[in-house]
Amino acid sequence: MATKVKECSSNAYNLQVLATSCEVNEVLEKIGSRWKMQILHSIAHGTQQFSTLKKAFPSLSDQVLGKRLKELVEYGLINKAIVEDTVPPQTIYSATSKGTALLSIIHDLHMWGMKEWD
Amino acid sequence: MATKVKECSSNAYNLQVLATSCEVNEVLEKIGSRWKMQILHSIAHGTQQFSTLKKAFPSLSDQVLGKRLKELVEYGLINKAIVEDTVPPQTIYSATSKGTALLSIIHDLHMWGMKEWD
DNA sequence: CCGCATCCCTTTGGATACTG
DNA sequence: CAGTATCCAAAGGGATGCGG
Repeated sequence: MATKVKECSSNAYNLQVLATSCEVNEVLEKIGSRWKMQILHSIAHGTQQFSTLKKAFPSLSDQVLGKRLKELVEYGLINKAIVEDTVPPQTIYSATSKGTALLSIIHDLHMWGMKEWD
Repeated sequence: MATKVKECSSNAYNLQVLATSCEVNEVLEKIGSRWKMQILHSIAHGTQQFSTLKKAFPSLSDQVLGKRLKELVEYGLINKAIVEDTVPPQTIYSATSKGTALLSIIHDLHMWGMKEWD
């Protein structure tokens, strides 16, 4: 959004370098929240219900899960669909193409991390 | 380190998926701290002194900068060299190959973010 | 020039409990 | 089953000021 103020410096320095390094923060802050990428990953791999996600991450609390799901939907990384013709109605989450594209980069990051740190 | 306890779930679920999604967090938490990637990026592009980094990011305080630099050194992403034969002695930071490799992934992430969000 | 110590404030994540 | 409301503890980041 053009309205968002980016409070990075500029001052007669290498603008190109700074502009680039500035925006990285925004991306990292958006995807870096705890559990977010794991949740996205799990959804993309078939864990698509609230309850199953809870089981998958026992140390993750309900409201954090709810919060993350909401953010992921807002960012357009996952879709939320409600299946009405079951009792009770089910909510199904699925990764969007945007989410899948992000995951492939996150996967590279993960591979790098494992190679360097494990 | 093998001593680090990974408190992710497992329980008869898809172990492969969970193991993968678990470790992503560690990587993200290591590199996701505010300013860290920007600092790494700036160092890799020639801003290699404490004072010039400060000028590059006016809204970044000294002790956060110091902390980040320390972490980056600990992770082996940058090197710290002290030039003794100048007065006063200079401290020069430079990116390691490990740091450069990480930056290329971060760059992809940045490109993705700009494409999707800006 | 290169940082660290201290204090403080904001943000984030989690526990408990309750609804449609 | 799928969440939300409220409260709380912990961590992270920043301001100020000082030392090597």
